[in-house]
Amino acid sequence: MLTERQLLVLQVIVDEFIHTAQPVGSRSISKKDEVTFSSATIRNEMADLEEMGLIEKTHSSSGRVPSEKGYRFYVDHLLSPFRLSKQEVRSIQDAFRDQMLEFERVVQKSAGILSELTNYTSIILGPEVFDTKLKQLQIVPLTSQTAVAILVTNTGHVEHRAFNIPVEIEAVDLEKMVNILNERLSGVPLIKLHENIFREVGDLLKTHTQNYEKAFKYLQAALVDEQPAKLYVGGKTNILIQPEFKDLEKVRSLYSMMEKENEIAHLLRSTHPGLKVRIGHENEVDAMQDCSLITASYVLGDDQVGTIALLGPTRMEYNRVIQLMHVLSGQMTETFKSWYQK
Amino acid sequence: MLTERQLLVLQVIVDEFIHTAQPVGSRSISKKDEVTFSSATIRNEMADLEEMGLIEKTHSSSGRVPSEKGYRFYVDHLLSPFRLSKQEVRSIQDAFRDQMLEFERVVQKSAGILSELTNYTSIILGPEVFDTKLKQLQIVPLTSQTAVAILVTNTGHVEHRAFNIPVEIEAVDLEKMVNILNERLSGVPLIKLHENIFREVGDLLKTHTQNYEKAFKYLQAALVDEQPAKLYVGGKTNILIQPEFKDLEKVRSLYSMMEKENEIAHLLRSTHPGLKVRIGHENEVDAMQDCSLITASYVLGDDQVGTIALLGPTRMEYNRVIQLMHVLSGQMTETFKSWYQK
DNA sequence: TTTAGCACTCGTTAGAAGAGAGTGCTAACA
DNA sequence: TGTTAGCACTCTCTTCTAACGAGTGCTAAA
Repeated sequence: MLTERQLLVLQVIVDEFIHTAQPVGSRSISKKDEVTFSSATIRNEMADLEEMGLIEKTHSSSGRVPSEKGYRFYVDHLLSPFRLSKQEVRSIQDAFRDQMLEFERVVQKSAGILSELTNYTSIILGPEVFDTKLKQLQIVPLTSQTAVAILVTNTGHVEHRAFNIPVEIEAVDLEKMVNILNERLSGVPLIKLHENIFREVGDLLKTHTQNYEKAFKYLQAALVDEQPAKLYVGGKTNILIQPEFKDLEKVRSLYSMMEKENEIAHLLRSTHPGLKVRIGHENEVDAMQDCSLITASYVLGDDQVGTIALLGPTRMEYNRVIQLMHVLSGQMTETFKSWYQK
Repeated sequence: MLTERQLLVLQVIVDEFIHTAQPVGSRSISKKDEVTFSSATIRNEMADLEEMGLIEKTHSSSGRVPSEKGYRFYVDHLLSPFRLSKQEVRSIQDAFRDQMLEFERVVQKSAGILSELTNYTSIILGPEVFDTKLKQLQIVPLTSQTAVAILVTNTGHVEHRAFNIPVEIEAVDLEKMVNILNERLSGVPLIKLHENIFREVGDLLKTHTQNYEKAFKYLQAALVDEQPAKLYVGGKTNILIQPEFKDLEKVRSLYSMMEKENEIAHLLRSTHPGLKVRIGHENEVDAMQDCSLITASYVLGDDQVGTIALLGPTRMEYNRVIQLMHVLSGQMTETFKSWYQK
């Protein structure tokens, strides 16, 4: 168990290092107002803290730097009740002031704000697909051979896909098919579309349309494709500001990891609702082992949950950032709620 | 006018520098098989070339490096009839082999291939909007208060936008309106939608719907919004490989410029059809003054033109890259043509 | 006209010296 | 017994110097 004094020393070290990115020496700690004891005492305490694995040296005669364990402790026990400046809260609220009624817009803007306010990189992930339900299906013929299938969800999300119409299929049949599908499948969760589409409407369709098999196969392929998760990223270049990313190789590996949208989506999905902080090696991904990832969830509609995330160096302003994410995710949830409350 | 020998020397310098990124000395030139004269002779020629502004030194006793003017000359006059390896052509063709029938997919994949084959960053811009014509308009109600407006173009492009339905507007009216709009506006180029939507249908709508003014205002705002140009970017991290981007500040300014999609779109738009090379300061944008940008056009449908671009250091493999872009833009045009030929 | 030779330039690298920041330990102090 | 002043020691970082080498420009000879 840590003594009061050790807690204080650890707190000062982390706070200091977060702002300066430089190892913190005993003398600079003793100069702090809230510290009343001498640098020698602090050195003793630091030796203990180091033994416990909460801080480390960069070399034998350097100041101390928080270890990952140290950050973890800090996040778990030392977050002071931090108050966001009115300005910060305002700038979030202002952004939501003007009526935005498109999911994409809200999210895009949120990502922008978050990265701007923090100088880290923000990533927002849309709600999980299996909660979304089919609202309407639509086929728009383009030429005699091609058409666009459009799928609208109850969340206002629109998915579309162009496809080829095989010669042996009549446009009329397609139309019939769509009508039937609409009638039967409206309200079905997207993720169940794949099974339902067969079970429920197979027979019905067969009796009504010619060349059912083939037409259906096409339609299905066009619609029930795995939809790549949509990510909204803000402030990608902010990473480059951080001194820990002077090393181009690190930047490179981080950026190429961010290009793999699926992986990231998966990473963010796995979060339970609420706020979670992953520090350094707590992230499974190699490229992120010098980073911390903070995730929070927002609610869309009834019980669809999406994720907002913030990626920065382990030396992150946890205090402020966590508050910000609370406010933002709350604001997003609020906004979305107003869409559905009737 | 340059002598044969000067041409040869310049060519060797550029070729060499493109591969090594190191200043080229007279001795290393004289070692080349195709060079039959001594290093002293070369030094004389180099002095002349430098006087003409085609090459420069990095410091008083260094080897030579092509100047921008030198690259320009090289691109204009010294591109040897380069042959792509069969492998390269194959990998492009292979990618187009499987039937892709969605514009986005083809483009996305093309961008991927191009960046992979070149190790530079590829940017593809969709066709200009004003050539695209409205195919169908659709309104899908979500709740009593919200709906999604969907717009399909003749190219299979789908644009959508959620909007709020003011209480004083009836769903029936909206539907009527959409029907009328569809009837009258199908086939109208998108860019004219804004004017036509007023002129042609204003009167008609007034007589048929209640609360026309307001409903219409909403619909219009929902649809005729300036649509942000869609960019498809591949190999963003490739820039980081290039030795000229060891400087983080450069990387940063380049990346933040790439985040301004509108600017880039504008940049690429302004290209006349055909292939164009912009070297260093020939690019107006500040962040790109150490880069070369090669643009080529592809054709979609009747006469819609889109742009594919490649961004790399001025020290670019012009020869190979230009060939690649020819093949790729051709292949894209080919593919799109097959969609519309009936 | 071409080329061999040579002095000269300048960037790069390695090593040495010194400064500075910070530590651990010891001994004195309250 | 906990705290602190003092001091030797460690390690990094910066600066300076010297040596090296790649490459040039110029001169003179072939």
